[in-house]
Amino acid sequence: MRVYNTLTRTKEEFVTREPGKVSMYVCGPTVYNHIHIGNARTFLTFDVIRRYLEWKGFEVTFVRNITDVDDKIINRANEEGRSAAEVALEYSAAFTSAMHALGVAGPTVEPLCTELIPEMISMIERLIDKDHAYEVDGSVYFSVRSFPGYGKLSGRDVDEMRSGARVEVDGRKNDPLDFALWKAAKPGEPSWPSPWGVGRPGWHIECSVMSEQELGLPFDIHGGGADLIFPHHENELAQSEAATGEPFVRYWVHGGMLQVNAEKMSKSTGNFLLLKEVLERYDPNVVRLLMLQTHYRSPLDFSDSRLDDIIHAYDRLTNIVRNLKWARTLSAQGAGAPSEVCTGLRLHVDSARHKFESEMDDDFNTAGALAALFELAKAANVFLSDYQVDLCEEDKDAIGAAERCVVDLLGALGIRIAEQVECCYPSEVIGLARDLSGYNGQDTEQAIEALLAARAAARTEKNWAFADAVRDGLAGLNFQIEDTPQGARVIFNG
RNA sequence: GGCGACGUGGCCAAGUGGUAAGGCAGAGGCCUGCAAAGCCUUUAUCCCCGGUUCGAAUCCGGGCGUCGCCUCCA
Repeated sequence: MRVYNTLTRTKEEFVTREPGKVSMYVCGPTVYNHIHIGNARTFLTFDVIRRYLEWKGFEVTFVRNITDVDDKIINRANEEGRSAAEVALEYSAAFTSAMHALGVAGPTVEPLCTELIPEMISMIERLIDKDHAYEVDGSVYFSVRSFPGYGKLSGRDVDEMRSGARVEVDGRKNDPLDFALWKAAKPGEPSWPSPWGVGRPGWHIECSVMSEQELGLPFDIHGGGADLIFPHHENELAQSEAATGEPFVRYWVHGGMLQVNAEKMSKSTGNFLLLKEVLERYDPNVVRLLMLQTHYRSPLDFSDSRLDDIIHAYDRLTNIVRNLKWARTLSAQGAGAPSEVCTGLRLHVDSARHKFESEMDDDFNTAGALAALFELAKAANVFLSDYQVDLCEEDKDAIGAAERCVVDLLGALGIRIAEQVECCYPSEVIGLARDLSGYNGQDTEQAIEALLAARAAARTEKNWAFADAVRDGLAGLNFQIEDTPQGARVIFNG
């Protein structure tokens, strides 16, 4: 298995710290607003990586923090005249439910910054003791030039960085490149006591501490969006390695940026699309499928028109599972000798598995993995359309294997196939059956069967008007009729 | 100004040395009473120029174009 490591800019063989186990940390949200679709892409990327590693049999410890103290939270709180804690609480709850809605599995551990302040203070003390940090007026700064490796993650040369070119230089720092580990509190801000007076931790130190606390060093995968490479991850790396003298992370993994309608998403310009807005209009599986059709490190342009296209691709996947399931329930009528095509289907199942796994093993190539799935879907559809009428038991076994394979592989990507849902309009269906077929019971399923029987009879008599009345009536209740060689079946599209 | 990425059929997108996966859309056909689902056929030599090589979308050089990071940002 190979994974692209931002630090070395190459795909490396993936060797974990402990055999069979993976420790991974992903920078979670700063909870000052609902997350946008770009955030969602990153979390979805690492959800898929995590799921795939588990699918491979790794025991994964997945840590994703919540940054619940930060300038942006404080600003928002001030604007709205409430406490920072209140803002943080509201949006961390919103984050949790948005992740749930997207189908992103919860982390093994989800630490809050505010729960680990003492540990942050002690790490800052360690850095001061080792002359990697210094205190000025109640704030503590990391001395960038004291750490020789600074710049190795983002590929920057300390001497060439034009710091201060766009931000006002803080005159209290020894060097413009230095960054805050601890910020002295301004009046009204959330703060904690420290050896340097009341204040709060800087952004970068939080992740250094939370990851080390939960995973120990060096842990296997550190993930985040590509925009975090500099300065956030560069700074984390510097702090952690300066403090411990040990390597911080084995594999740095970064997801590509997402644009909306071909324009950069930016919080400062207000051009961003909230995840929850997207999920109000589209199935989370469709959103996921769209994102997985592009490699996680590539830029991705997100738009409604692309989402609309992907709906059809997702339908193709749900249809193949539905069609296989249907075929599996048919009675076996064939003579018992499996057809050559049946053997072929089994071969397709095997090769789809192999292709899927080798694509995913190659730096999580989800687009290639999906191609394997679509190829299997095609093979299965060919099989069904050729042999649906005359199945033997072995054919049905092959169909079952294909169905399990598709569901299993989709599951490794976190894509769920919609289950047949309960009918939402039982009384309307029964009413329709009463009107059209004379059904007088109270059972929805029986009502549908009565309607299908009436329609079948009408079709034999070529009474198309009546047959269509049944179909249209059911369609009005979200039931879709499909005619097959074995008779009609109904699908409820909630 | 510095660093980096990318440019593959109508759209999206895999593929990093051996003669172009997959999805969507289009066209024609099959199945169907009509539909739906599905099947079959059909659409590219990979931005341009030069080079390396028996052979390049894939490596090197140059050009053009797009984008990102360097500032809060996933």
